[in-house]
Amino acid sequence: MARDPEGRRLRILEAACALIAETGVGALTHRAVAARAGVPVGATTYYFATLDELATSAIAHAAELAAGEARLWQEAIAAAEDVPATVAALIADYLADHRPWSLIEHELYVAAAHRPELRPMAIAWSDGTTAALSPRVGPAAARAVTVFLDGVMLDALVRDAPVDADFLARAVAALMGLD
Amino acid sequence: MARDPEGRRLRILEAACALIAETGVGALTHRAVAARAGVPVGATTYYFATLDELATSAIAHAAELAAGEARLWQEAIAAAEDVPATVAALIADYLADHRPWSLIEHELYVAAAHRPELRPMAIAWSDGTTAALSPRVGPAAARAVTVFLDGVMLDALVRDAPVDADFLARAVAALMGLD
DNA sequence: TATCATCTGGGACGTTCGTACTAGTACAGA
DNA sequence: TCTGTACTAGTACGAACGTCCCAGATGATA
Repeated sequence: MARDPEGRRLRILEAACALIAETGVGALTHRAVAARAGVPVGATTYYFATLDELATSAIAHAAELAAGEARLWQEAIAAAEDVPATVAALIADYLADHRPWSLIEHELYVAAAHRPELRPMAIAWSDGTTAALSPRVGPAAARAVTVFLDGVMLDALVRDAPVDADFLARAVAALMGLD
Repeated sequence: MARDPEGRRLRILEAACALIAETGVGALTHRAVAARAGVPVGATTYYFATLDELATSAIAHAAELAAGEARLWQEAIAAAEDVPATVAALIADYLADHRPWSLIEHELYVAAAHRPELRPMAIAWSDGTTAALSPRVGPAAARAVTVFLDGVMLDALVRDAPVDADFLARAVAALMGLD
């Protein structure tokens, strides 16, 4: 096989992310990841010494991508005329285009509840959203909106339904008055 | 051993609930539940044919207890003078006294995202909160507050910190204006 | 008291898992 | 060109798992 260590590592991470989104972090196995990435089992243990490290690295990989997205949000919100409507649109798009990220985010949240070593990563993910909002809506409101949006995403995952953008915009607008 | 089939079944369910809260539904095993409940492995498979059935039954058991709690909430909110403050107090108490329920609730939400057969239970759990709120705040606001509170609980689990009751009351008050 | 379905306690089987290991291959630097 | 490190591919092994099974104990019913 053609040599491409970095690419291989990345393929393994992406396979792991896809599996976490599909079946949950608890169902992750070396073999499933290897099969998904199209590499032998030995490859996943070569690049990630333990299953735990593989899972954590995969979540960190997703968190990095999401952090990039959060920076785009910050720009969009900073430039927005109608902040609530913009936020609502961003969330709707996020859930439509990046459902796996959202799934991994909540897998991370729940896993962090009983695995303290994951908490910094979970808190950082959450804080990314707050940071995107803060410049326009004040710190307390930004926190409230962040928490609300996490609830919205969780609700959307459970109900597997698109969010109501108007409802969302009105709720965000209401929370923005907090500061 | 003294005969008490119903008690035994309940002990197994409670052990399973405790384990789900502690380590997540993905880490549940017949053997761990049996050890926790103080019964042989055969007992858990006797009362619950498959591990899946055991996990689902345990979540359903927790959901039932939570539904009872939701009815108490409804009464408390119906009788409240200051609804936002009451809701904030209820949530704070809930997180302090019933952290396991809250953990199981979110385990359920995330599991429901990739296991459609769990969705009715997850939706019912969420709707319980909405129903407790609806009589006092309109339907849209009740939904918004429910979603917000789920976000708050998730955030509290991740940060392992008590919620700020004042912040919470103000956010709830803001969302109550939605209808 | 005799009977029988229900429940108990524990062990057995086959599968899947994490991880370690080995032999071979490719490529960068001497 | 030679050499050693980094990587590949596949196998092996012990542990833990879900589930099945059965011999014995129990208690309601006849």
